[in-house]
Amino acid sequence: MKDAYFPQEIEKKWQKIWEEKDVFKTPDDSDKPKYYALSMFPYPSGKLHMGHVRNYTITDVIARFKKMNGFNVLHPMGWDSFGLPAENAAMKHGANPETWTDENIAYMTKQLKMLGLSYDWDREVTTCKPDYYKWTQWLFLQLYKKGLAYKKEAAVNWCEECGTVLANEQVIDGKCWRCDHVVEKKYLSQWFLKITDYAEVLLEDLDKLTGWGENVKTMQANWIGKSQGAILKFKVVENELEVPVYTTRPDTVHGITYLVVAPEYKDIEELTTPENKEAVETYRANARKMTEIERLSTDRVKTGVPLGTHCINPFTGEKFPLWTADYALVEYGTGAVMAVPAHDTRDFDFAKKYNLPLKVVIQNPENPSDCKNEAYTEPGVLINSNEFDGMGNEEAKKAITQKAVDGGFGEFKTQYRLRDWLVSRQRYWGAPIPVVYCDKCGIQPVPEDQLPVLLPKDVDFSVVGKSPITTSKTFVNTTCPCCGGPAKRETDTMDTFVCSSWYYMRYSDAKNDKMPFAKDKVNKWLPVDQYVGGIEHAILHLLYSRFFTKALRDMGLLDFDEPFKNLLTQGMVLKDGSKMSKSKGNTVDPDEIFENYGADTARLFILSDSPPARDFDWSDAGVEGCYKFLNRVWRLISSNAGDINLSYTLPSNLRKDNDDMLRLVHIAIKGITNDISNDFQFNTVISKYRELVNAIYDWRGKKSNLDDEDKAILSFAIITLIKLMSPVAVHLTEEAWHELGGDGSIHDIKWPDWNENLAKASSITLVVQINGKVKDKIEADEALTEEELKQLALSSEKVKELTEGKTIVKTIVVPKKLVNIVVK
RNA sequence: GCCCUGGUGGCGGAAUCGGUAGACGCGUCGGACUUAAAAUCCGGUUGGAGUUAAAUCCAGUGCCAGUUCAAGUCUGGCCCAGGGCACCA
Repeated sequence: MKDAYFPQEIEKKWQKIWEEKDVFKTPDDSDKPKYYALSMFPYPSGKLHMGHVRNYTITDVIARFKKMNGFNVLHPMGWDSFGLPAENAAMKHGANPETWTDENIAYMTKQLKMLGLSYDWDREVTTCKPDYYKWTQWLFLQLYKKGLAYKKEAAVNWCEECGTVLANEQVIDGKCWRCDHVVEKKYLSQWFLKITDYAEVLLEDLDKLTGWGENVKTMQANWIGKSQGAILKFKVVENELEVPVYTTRPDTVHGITYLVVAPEYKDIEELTTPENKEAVETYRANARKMTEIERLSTDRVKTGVPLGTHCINPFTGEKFPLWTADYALVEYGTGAVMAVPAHDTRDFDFAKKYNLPLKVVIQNPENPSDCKNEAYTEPGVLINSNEFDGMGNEEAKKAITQKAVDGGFGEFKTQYRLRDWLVSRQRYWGAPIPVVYCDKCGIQPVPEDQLPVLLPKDVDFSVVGKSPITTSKTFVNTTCPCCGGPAKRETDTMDTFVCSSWYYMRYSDAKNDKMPFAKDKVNKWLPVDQYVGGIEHAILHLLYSRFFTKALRDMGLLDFDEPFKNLLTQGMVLKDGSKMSKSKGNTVDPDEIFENYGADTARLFILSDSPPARDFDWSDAGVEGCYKFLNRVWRLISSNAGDINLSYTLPSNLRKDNDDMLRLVHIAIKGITNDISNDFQFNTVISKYRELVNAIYDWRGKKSNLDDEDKAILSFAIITLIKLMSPVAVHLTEEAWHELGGDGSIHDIKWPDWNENLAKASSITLVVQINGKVKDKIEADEALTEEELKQLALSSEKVKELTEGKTIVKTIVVPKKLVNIVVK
């Protein structure tokens, strides 16, 4: 074995051997229990960044650990390869997005292999390849048949920069999630997936996800936004119309003083009197022009105009005016709001501004308020509410809604904020939506035997203001599958999140050309046992995937109802306290790290300083420290190689120093195993590697010549160290294993066991406290009884001195650990 | 405003059950080896008091209370930071 550690040399060597021997292939048929470890697949943007390195290293260590513990592990990788950057790059360089994507995939694949990741590449999935998007299209058609995919004219989010519409989930603070451009409203006919059908079950099943962090579950619950309330209907005085409102506060119904409809409310024109028409039209035109940001800004002063018409409150017979104001949202509830200024802060602000009246109907009996200065929104007791006076407001919600139900002017209603998922994109580089439009037959799904609908190659990427796909001469014109007459293809492609909503299923049966996946295979491998990825997908990808899973289950394509059993959301990789980004110039190139230190150092370091879920601050000194540590490990092995024998036999009665060493190894096995099993605390795992290495050095430093017993202990310690480190330092340990004469691969070895009796020191340190403060520490035999421990503590010189002249009130003995003497 | 997460040395962070606070590392200081440097090895490193040196003592896990023989850990009330949601009726 060489004296010095040359990572680049041994890493290249082993990567080649592993690839040739196909060691990471996962068989479908195995007696072992299955384990599915998955990283969120990357967008092939060009090069790996440190966030990828962290993500894939975490999952790789988990996969290897599980494999060593007797599982048949599925650990695949693929490419989320449709999307705008490829198209933008194509426009810029006049190339084809496919070429750009293929080149990036090739480069990044090379990098992944350099990192020593244990992927089964035979299961690779690439979403932009026809053998994959054929099945994305097929799944879309199944959703269409089930009524879960539909087309409608709607106000949609439009990003001018990207030249396409966006899903609600992709609008962050009124801006595009990708380019930060301000999002506008447009009215377009677009394809939607009916995720709202699953709102309730998506919310309910969050409880089943015990392996998910509370933060992600809360974010999803908030996004789904369930609320319980009532629909109340109000008759219009001036005509026959009715205005229904959704409210969570039916208890305040006697306090209504006006009613607001959204500027886009469907009946608004009929609700406007001729005298008010002009003002209302102007107001609506302004609202239309406003961006999402302007409109949703909470510090904006509320505005509105009266419509001139009135409604009757069926509970009081009172007549109140109708207004339109943009604080009412057409997409939520009924698009109309009953306004109770005394008990709602928004209504209060609006009423103040326009001098609308205010009526108090809920009071805190202890501390009544007239609501002149602010709305009273806390619980209370009803007043000015006829037969409901004196009732608690929670009880009144039910009673009042019931009265509306009985009277035929209302109903109980559960409302969700979740909207349907807009999946149309006016872009080229995506899976074409497989439908055609026929003048005679209308919307026609493409027959399944005609899939995939291939992306055309004859497109002009230099066009502005429309999707490049529309420039194809061969794509658009087709024949109707129904009547055979001329028809036009849908030119919209699917949101890439559709592709990524099922890729983890495809890995179970990646080469199937008859189906997206065979049912028995998907049921065998799924759900994913451990999913690892960034928190930025807390809503988007994870919610869509949950929806897909449930929809596909209801179609009978699979038998589970949640895709990801355990979710680890890894923290960001920072440099100097802020997120690595090209614009800040604080990125670290993985290639440079591989070249200068090797992949094992990169893997060790990225796991070392922070627990996986927390942000990780990259430091050059830290990398250096990990590199030095691996050198130290290497020297420990190489300098002792001559004394290490793989077939050592440990004698049963060891000398004290050897017994202590033996115990330290068992303590390390136990600690490391538990740290990995318990939330993958790799940072403490690595601390324990260091402790063990330090201990072996210490032990070795005290010996000049080794006898047989010493050699056996040394062999046990070092071989165990190699096994324990093998999931992290994958190349170094493999090389060492072979240099020491090991057969096969270290990565096929069984994970070491520990003996509970040996995984602790041979004696205990008894902590002696007086009044809860540590005063002495005594080495003691662990077999001592409580009484003996007590006597031992009392016999301490220190204790005698400090208790002199005082009364011992009480003595607490914690077996094997501590004695606390309480004195006065 | 609502929700989630977190707050421990100069820094990253340890600390199954309430039982030795600060593991391990980074940084730093000192020493060994060397003509010298690098590399490597050994040792110190929460703050304060104390001492030639030690022993030793006191304080200490965001703040204030509480429970307990014993609190970083449990309870109540706050403060701060990060993230998410937000005119959702």
